[in-house]
Parts: sequence; C-alpha cells; structure tokens
Amino acid sequence: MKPGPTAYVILGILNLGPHSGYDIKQLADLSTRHFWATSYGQIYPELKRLTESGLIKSEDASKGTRQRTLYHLTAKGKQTLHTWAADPAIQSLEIRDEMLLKLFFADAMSKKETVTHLEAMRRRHQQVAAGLREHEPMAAAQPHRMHHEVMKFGIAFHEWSADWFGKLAKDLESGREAKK
Amino acid sequence: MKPGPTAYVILGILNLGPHSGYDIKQLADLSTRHFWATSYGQIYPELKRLTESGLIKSEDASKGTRQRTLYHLTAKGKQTLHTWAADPAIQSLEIRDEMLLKLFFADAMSKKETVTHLEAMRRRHQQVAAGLREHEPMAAAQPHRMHHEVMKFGIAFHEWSADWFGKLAKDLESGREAKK
DNA sequence: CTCTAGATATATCATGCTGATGTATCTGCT
DNA sequence: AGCAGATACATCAGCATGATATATCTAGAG
Repeated sequence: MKPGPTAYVILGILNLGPHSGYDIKQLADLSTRHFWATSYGQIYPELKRLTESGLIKSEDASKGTRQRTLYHLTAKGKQTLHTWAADPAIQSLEIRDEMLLKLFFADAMSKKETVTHLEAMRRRHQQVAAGLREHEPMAAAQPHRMHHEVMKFGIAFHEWSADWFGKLAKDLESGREAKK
Repeated sequence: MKPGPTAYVILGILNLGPHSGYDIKQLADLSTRHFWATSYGQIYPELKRLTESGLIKSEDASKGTRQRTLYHLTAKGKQTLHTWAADPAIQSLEIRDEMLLKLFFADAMSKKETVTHLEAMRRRHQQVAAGLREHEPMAAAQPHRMHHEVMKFGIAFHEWSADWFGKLAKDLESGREAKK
C-alpha cells in the first residue's frame, strides 16, 4: 500500500538526522503540527511499516535498561521522499474549524452574541499567531529556508484572519449590517 | 455522550427546514464543506443518535416504494443548537495541507522544483477561490447573513493565499533567496 | 412510448486515526 | 536522597474516512 502523508512527515524529519519515535512526535509538534498533526498512534505503527518497506532502518541505541531505538533514512527512503516532494500534483486542503461552523449557523444567535463570537475568533487567530511568532527565531536560525517560509505563512495567515474577523465585528456592531 | 461538531452541522441544516440524510449531505457539500466536511458514514449513524436523544424527529415521507425519511428539529434540538452556537469558547482550528507539507520538506527539491511547486500552490488557491465565487450569488441571495460572510471569508482567504505563494515564487525565482 | 443515464436515498465495511492512558526509566534540581 | 518532569514505547475504544452496494425515481433523447 502506498504511504500516506504522515509517512512523509516521518521521512522528512528523519532526513534531518536519526531520531526516535518520541523525537519525531516532539519535532512534528514543533514544526508540521499547524498544517499536519500526528499522534503516537500513527507514528509507531508507521515506523514499523516503513522499516518493513526498507525506507528506514532502525538502530538500537539503548543505554543500560533504558530502551531507545533510533531510525534513519535508507537510500531508498531518501529517493521516495524526493519523488513525493517533487511531485507538483495538486492536493486538496482540509480545514476543520468549529468556530467558523458556529458562525455559519449564527441565525441561532443574537447580533450581540455574534459580535462576541467574532471577537473570540479574532482573539484566537491572534493567539495562534503570537504562539508561532515565539518559535519564529528558531525557524529563522536553521538552514532550511522553506521551514522559515512556511512558518512565515502561518503567522501571516493568522494575522490576516484576525484582521478580517475584527473588521467584520466592527461592521456588524456599527449597524451597517443587513436588516433583521 | 456529548455531540461532536458533525452533529451540529446536522442540527444547523435541519434548522433551515426538514431534510433527508441525503439532502443533508448535499447541502453540507455546498456550504460547510470548506471548513467542516462530512460523509454518509457519519451522517446516518448520527441521525440515529440524535433521534434517540430527542433532538430531532423523523417523519416518513416515502412515495410508493421509494423510501424517504425526513428529519426536523425538536424544541430541545433547537435549544441545543442555540446553546452550542452561543458558546464563545475558543475552539482549535485544524488544517491538513499536503502541499504545505511538501513545501516544508523542500530541501529534498531543487530550487526549480520549489518554484514549480509554489506556482502549483498559487493555482490551487486560485481554483478554490474561483469555485467558491461561483456559489457566492447563491449565498448572497439567501436571508442568512453569516452564510454569506463565511463564504466571503473563504474566497478572501484563498485569494490572499494565492497572492502570498505567488509572491514567494517570484522572490525565489529572482534570486533574492538565501544562498545554497 | 421506451430506454437509459444520472439523481435520489439509505446503508455498510475495512482500514486507519484520535486522544487518552499505561508502564517504565532517566535526568536535573533541591 | 527524593521527586517532578522528561523520555520512550505501546495499546485501545471509539469514531471517521472513503469506497462501495443496492434500489428506485426522473428527465430527456430518440
């Protein structure tokens, strides 16, 4: 069976150096999480599958009784990663936003409630942007330019969104809304 | 057990009038799909659960041998929908974007491949925006303002994104990129 | 009038993900 | 020495995904 995107998260991270399953989860949470989240329940089984397919190799790095397994890319794995990355096929984008869903069904809300909700959305986007900002220096420091660019996109997106919802809240409040 | 967001998609749609499970799927694909997708595998079991909880009621609308079950909100269902919608608790936003993932691991690509990829991303966002644009008149015509505002947000977001990736592609191409 | 493609309608299933939890060890601080 | 928190791996119930199966109805072509 062909590997899903999560497999490539793993390959991509291992391309930066050997890591344990635990490492991979930590690194993914710091980097890819905002556009592709993973969980242990995916990572550990996937590591087994990738090993079986010969894309990665495990290496025992236990210290005393403390178990530790490092994985690293094989040549075949590197090749597979490159082939995937270089394929410009258009992939779909999935978004799940419960707050936007609430907004969509805002007929069930009063105007006041709607404004409060829009303010909450603005705040959320600002908070996420602020969180990303904190990690930006780290992204700027490492040598992979696109890591930084992707982070900049995330920050810009959340700031732009905060703005958009802020403006809509203002419009609604100042009564320029349609009747009813 | 407390209902998940998909349950509220159903309640929200039924708040607009009685519909069958099939209707709900069609309507969701036209409206909420861009920020909360659903599938039959969720809708039919959820309709059963919601009926059992007394939030919706089924009504047989079969014609001859042609089976058809319409569902409509109960007072309790309307109440539950409102309580959910009016709760301004900050919910997290999930994004899954395989193309952004590829971009993030673009070290595995040449500069030329990266530019091609960025162009593909720009095109994708433009296409999605164009698709939404087609449905905009419909959203503008119906009486629920937020339906239209959410659609406008979707359009604006995809156009803004298309722009952002277009600019980055240009920057990269014209050689203002970091060395390597 | 007949035929057929496509829309309507409901349902199911294998596969795999989510989010939480369990177990154990190690490290750094007080 | 003791303890909190980080490291490490693993598992599981519940739920979602995406495809597929079945059957009926409708509108338009010929």
